[in-house]
Parts: sequence; structure tokens; C-alpha cells
Amino acid sequence: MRLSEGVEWTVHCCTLLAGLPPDAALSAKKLAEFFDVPPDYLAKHMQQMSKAGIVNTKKGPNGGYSLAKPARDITLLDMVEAIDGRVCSFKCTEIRQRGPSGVSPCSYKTPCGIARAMRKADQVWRDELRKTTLADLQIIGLRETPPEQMNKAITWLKGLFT
Amino acid sequence: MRLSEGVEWTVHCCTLLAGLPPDAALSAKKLAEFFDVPPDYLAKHMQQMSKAGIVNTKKGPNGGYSLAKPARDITLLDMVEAIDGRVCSFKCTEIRQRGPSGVSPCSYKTPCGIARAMRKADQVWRDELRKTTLADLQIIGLRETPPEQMNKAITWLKGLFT
DNA sequence: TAATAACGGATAAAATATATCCGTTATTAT
DNA sequence: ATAATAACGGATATATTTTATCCGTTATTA
Ligand code: SF4
Ligand code: SF4
Repeated sequence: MRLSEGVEWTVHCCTLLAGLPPDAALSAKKLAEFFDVPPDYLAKHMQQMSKAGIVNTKKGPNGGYSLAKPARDITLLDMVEAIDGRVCSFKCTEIRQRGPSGVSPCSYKTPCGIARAMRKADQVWRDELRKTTLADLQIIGLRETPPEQMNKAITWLKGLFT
Repeated sequence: MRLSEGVEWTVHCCTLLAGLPPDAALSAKKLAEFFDVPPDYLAKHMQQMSKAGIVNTKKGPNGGYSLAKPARDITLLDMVEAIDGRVCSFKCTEIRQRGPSGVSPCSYKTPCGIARAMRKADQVWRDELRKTTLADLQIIGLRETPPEQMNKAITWLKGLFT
């Protein structure tokens, strides 16, 4: 019951992209360098973000990833689901149909109470994640990032776009 | 991001135990037979339920598992946490401390906005699971289980306690 | 006293998550 | 034009976690 590491990586990448000047893009390689994570693996994750319509991509020199829409239109749920999918965390294997009391599958028209409660909980989890947007995270980041780190990051970014 | 199968198994086991006559117990072997799951593995899970204080155990012939408290005092969350633990599904690896913009760890006193939003979502998920009790599941089961299956189950159980 | 059953520890097997590699295509700076 | 860059997809490889089994011990009871 754990979200993949890729979620943390890509959400961080998006907050970084959100702070970039318009038209600027960052390659998977550069993003990986910034966060010190495996470049090839991060690239795979960013491709999922691309398929989910969260980021745009541009091939060739000076290409890379940029946000596909305004930060306030990208929710935390969007990013989580792009990496970890949309299936409910509870997987029902229909064990009620097995064993000495099992009856024919067609007797079960609806998921049982257990599955329903689990799905409801999954739903409120997703609803909560939908409440936070990338813009929110960006604002929190701007407010809470230590000045020293902010300077370092700006310096590093400037070195790229010159 | 998936709950272990053990959750489905043990919740089902608890609903079965909830329907048993007082003082009756069912062994892991019998429970496994009823649900057609691997006996040894289910036994491991039931031991976790025991450690969590959800079921009582009795050794020796006619021993086995029984509920440790009234069904209405056992929540779905209790059972989920007994098997899958209490740690938040989002694991923060503190990548903000790494890479060219990283600064000393002591600069970060609080978890960032991403981690906070994730934990909040995890919290509402658990809160929702806490709303459903084993008694609720039992009632739903009694109402929705096909009569044919109910009869089979009762017959099977009767065969054990004679 | 023999059978039963929980318990804990040690593996073993299977499945999934993490990570790397490579060839292809598109793009751009030179 | 050409060389370098970068996303993309597919094919692995490696590590970790989940699932499953096995065994010796202790407690209980018929
Ligand atoms: S009874 Fe509910 S949880 Fe159990 S197998 Fe059926 S749908 Fe799944
Ligand atoms: S910034 Fe937040 S999510 Fe990222 S590593 Fe730090 S606490 Fe974790």
C-alpha cells in the first residue's frame, strides 16, 4: 500500500516546471540532475505525464518538458493518477464465490459491502487529492523553501538558459 | 498502491466469526477451507489480527479464532491497519535535499506542501474506513447474501459444531 | 497420551517496482 | 547538410515486496 517513488519525483518536477519562464523547457536529463535521481527512469515517468496531458514535450536541442496547462488547472490527483493509475487500492478477488458456500457467479449482481466501503474510502482519498493544485504547491514552495536553496536553484537554472 | 490480499481475507473471516454462536471458534484451517485460500498464509494474517487485539485465540482441539470484542466496536480501519499497517501511502524520500540546490537537512523543519497534502488525503481515507464497523458489514451481508449461499454456509458450519 | 492449534522463525516462489539500455524519430543549432 | 539533442517505445535486468510454504515449539483438550 505505497505510492511509487515516481509520484514524488514527477510532482517535484512539475513544481519546478511551474516556476520556469514561458516557452522554457527542461529535459529529463536536466530534471534528473536537479533532483539527483536516475535519468532514464525519471524519463519513463515524465513520458507518463506527457501521455496524461499534464506536460508538453519538445524534441531536439533546447527541448524537453513544460507544463501543458496553467498550474492551477493541474491537481495533485492528476499527477498521482498519471503515475499510479486510477484503480481502487482494494482489489476484490471474489472469494465469496469460492469454497463450500460458493454459488454461481450470476447470483452476485453488485459488489458486497466490503468492496463498497473500500471504494468509498478510495473515492474520498482521490477527492482530497483533487483539492490541491500545482499552483497551491508552488505557492507553498515559494513561501517555505529556505532562501539559500532558492538562490542555489535560481543560479543553477540561469546557467541553463544562457 | 494496492492493499494486500490479506485484507480481503481477514475481513471476510471476521464477518464469518461475527455470525458464530458465542464461545465458538474457528481454526485457521477451517477458515481457509471456507474461503478456499492458502491455510498457512491465512494463519499468518490471522496472527496479525490477534496481535492487533481484534480476535482472541484458543489453542488445542476445538480452539481457533473468535472475535475479541463486539462487532460494532471493530472498524474496517482496525482490520485494514492490522494487515497493512499505519504508515502513510506516500513515502517522502526528501529529494529536495539532494541535487545542486540541496542545502543542509536542518533547514527543513516541516514536511513540505506535497507531503502534507498527501498525508491529509491519507487521513481522510482512514477516517472514512473508520466509519464502517464489522457490525455494518455483517448486516449488509445478512441482507445481501443469496439465500442459497446462506443455507450452504449454515449447513457447513453446523457440520463443524456437532 | 495423542491429536489439535496457535505461534514464531526461516525460507522459497511469484509478482511488482525500480533501473538500464538501445534503436528510432523529430528537432534544432551550427 | 550535418551533428547533436531529446522524446519515445520496447526489451531487458535488478531489487524489493508480496505471497506462500515449512518446521519446531508450546499450550490445550478430548
Ligand atoms: S464479498 Fe465483497 S470483498 Fe468479498 S470477494 Fe465479494 S465483493 Fe470482494
Ligand atoms: S519536498 Fe516534500 S515531497 Fe519533496 S522530498 Fe521534501 S518533504 Fe518529500
